[in-house]
Amino acid sequence: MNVFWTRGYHATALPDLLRATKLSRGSLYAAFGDKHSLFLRALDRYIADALARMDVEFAPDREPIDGLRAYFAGYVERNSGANGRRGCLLVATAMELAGRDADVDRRIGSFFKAMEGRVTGALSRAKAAGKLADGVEPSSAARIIICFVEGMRVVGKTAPTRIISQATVDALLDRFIR
Amino acid sequence: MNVFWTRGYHATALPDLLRATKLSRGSLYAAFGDKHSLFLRALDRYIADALARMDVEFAPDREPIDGLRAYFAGYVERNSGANGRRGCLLVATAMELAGRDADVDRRIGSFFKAMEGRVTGALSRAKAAGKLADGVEPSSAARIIICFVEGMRVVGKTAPTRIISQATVDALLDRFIR
DNA sequence: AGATATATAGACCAAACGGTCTTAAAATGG
DNA sequence: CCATTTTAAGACCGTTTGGTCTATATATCT
Repeated sequence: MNVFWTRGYHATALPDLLRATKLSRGSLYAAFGDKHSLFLRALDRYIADALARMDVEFAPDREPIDGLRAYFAGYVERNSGANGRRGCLLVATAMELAGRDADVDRRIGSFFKAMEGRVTGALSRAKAAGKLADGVEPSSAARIIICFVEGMRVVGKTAPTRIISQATVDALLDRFIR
Repeated sequence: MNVFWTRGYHATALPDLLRATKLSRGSLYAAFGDKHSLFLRALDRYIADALARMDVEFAPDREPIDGLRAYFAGYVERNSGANGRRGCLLVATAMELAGRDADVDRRIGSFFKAMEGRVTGALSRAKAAGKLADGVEPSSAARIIICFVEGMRVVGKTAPTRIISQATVDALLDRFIR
């Protein structure tokens, strides 16, 4: 996963994977099939990690606004310095492979859907608690937020400063909460 | 440019470029040097086109809010249907090559800076004209908007419907204008 | 028309690609 | 301690990669 993450799918060669897994060529093929299958498994793990993180952040017994803040804080962290420069496997994969690889399409599409559902849920609970600014509609606000955080991952590839990222997410949240 | 745009840098092979340019191998190398130089020229054109478009949208004699609407409308258009699935050469390049290619780094970085400057300018003029909502600060709002539109290009790779994109940009703009 | 410059097609190159297979070494089980 | 299975190392395969070079054809110019 780490190799695909830092290099991208096409730029990752078999020797890179052998070095990272400390496996021989034969063992790697016996264990994972081909490069494409291995990549899919790496992507699945990346997605599972991300969803698990969000399930903690947006846990139903938590204040939804706090959850949103934690969610944003995670993106600030992942977007700063070396983390930022490394980028996001999911975004990189979407740009590199989506539309040309049906297996990837399904995964990317369902991930964004899952994320949208979770953010919408948190915003709905916040709205029910009267914490949202006037006129904010949970589902469209969720779509805004998702585009925003994924865009951070793009911009963060070249301009990763924590202070600015933090200020930017704060300014966005300010537009949505009361 | 079109070939790199639809396939990405690594996935583009010499024969693809020969077919697209209708040049022979020798002629292509005589004209452009190597693959990397040709890619840089393609990227430069893509960036120049984008900046030229923004110079029209954010022309100083135009209502800044109208400019912003036109700017968003362009992203909705580029993000819908086949255009959306095709994606954005700049975003794809940022994810694929930034951090590993100094020539690319410079171009991506300066593009985002240029875009941020233009959006900030439009927002400042809007603020001066009293058209911005209370508490909206042009420079941080510009950073939000840039992350948002670049994120659209990512999400749009798999979920490109015009109606939703339009509704989402409208909802975002609503948070910023009076 | 004839000399010169330019562009073409494509043979050719070494290196690297993803993937398979054989052989030897290391664990493992009774 | 021997027989069996599992693992490792790496030779090997055909294909494709980015890049060069030569021979031929096509313009161009006086």
